[in-house]
Amino acid sequence: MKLATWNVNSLNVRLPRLLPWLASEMPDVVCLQETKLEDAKFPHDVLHDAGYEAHFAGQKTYNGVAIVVRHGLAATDIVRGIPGYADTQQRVIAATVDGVRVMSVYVPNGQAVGSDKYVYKLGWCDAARDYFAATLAAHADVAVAGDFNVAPEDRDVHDPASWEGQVLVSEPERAAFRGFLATGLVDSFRLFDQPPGTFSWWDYRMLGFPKNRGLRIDHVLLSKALAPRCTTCRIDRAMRKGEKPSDHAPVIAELA
DNA sequence: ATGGCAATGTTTCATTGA
Repeated sequence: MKLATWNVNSLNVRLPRLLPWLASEMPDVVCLQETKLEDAKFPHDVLHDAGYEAHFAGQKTYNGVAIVVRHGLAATDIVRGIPGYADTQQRVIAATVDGVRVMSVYVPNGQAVGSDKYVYKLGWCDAARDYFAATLAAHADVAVAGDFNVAPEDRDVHDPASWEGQVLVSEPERAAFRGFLATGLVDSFRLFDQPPGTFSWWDYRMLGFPKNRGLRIDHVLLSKALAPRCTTCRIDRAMRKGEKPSDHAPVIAELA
């Protein structure tokens, strides 16, 4: 199974990038974040014609997640949101695909350390951690893929000194990310040797991408039963180039 | 070489993202 995650920063705008990428990369499952579409406007017909079935949880303007599955594979037991956690923001959808419990997650950005949004982020991560733990208790094979809005370590940051203490790298956020791992998840990217300076997000401003001033904040986490099946994990940096790129690049993991 | 903010709606600016 080839499993990818991509924060598209508006599915509407990114469809002309997504469709040829699906055709060339041919992933089996794609977790999308920041679709920014209410469900009535989700382009499921277009994706269907492209050979994929989409399951989604969206809202107007902000957030929105989806799990897109190649025809021939069934997605079952769709669950939207975090059960038992009241949240007006659409940030999680889960489905079982080919025996793997797949979760597409969009962790809150947090805006600035100490802000209301930062407090919301940390509280959301607590609820998500409990949800991941419950999912791991019920399923051996789990993949949690998405935009975590946390760079786990300094090597995931282009310039750790300039980012120290800032949102996306602050210690409470990194502790929350370690809390995800502590439930029994593994960062698939770090199962393999990776080139230094590999990131998944670059600011649109200030020549962020040309200067490779990026962060690795998009991740594919695998349960310990599933991790040994992972043969590769890479970030598709080429998708940050060209016409109207998202500010995020896809992360692609392959499972034998 | 890459590209010098982008997307949305509240729309000609404010808000949010990271």
